Amino acid sequence: MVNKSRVTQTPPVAVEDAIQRLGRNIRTARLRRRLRIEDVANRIGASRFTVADVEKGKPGASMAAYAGALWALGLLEGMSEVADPDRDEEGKTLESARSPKSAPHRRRLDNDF
Amino acid sequence: MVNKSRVTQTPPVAVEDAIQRLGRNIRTARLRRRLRIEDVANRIGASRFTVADVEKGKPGASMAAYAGALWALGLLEGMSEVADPDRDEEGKTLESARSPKSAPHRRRLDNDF
DNA sequence: CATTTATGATGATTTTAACCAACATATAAC
DNA sequence: GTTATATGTTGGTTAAAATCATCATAAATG
Repeated sequence: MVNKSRVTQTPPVAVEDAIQRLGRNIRTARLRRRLRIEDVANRIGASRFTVADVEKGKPGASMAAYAGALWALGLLEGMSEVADPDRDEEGKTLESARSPKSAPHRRRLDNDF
Repeated sequence: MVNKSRVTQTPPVAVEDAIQRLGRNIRTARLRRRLRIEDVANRIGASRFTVADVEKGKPGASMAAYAGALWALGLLEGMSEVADPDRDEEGKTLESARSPKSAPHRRRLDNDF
């Protein structure tokens, strides 16, 4: 790359830990279902190496690889709830307590793109 | 790549939808906190382009980029709960109803690597 | 309206993800 | 113990991710 991708190469520990835990969870779910890494790989159109990387919690693997693995195991639903605006109490509070001044946004204050 | 990465290039619709929803959720959370794309990018050591891709729900962006964005917004916790073995009722059922025969695994039936 | 600010879009460049072959190893089955 | 199976490891290849510069555009501000 032209420059460094710090997130992907050396993520914050919390980020690294969370991804690794997700990978372990995926592995556990796969073993419980008695599927081989290759089975999951075939279902999503990836190689066994990529799925193995996902289970290892490799930060640089694509989001699609992780989500695909979850999908192959019937566990994709949980992902949609992550950062769910309805459950983001912090964000809701900040939005309601909005001061009159506002920095320039592209489309109003909220996202309605 | 040597060959096609179907998951990353053309994921199953359910996967694509889930990722896009996650991206929208991240965007909503960021706007509520009145942060710029560049703010999030700086916090995780990425360019504004990568964070923009995340908010667009680009499947090929790295897991670290997504997790990093969540982390920058204080929303990483939710990710660890995805595919939580304790909540994987399907998996737990399959494991308890295990037949005597078993295909070769690397480390027992469970993952304890 | 002019200015400033945040983001979108495009194209080029560099690094790296995804892939594969081949071999190693650990477990299960025979 | 031998064979078969599933996964780990390594090195090398290629396509794509991540980056950046630049310009375009939309919205808040003065």
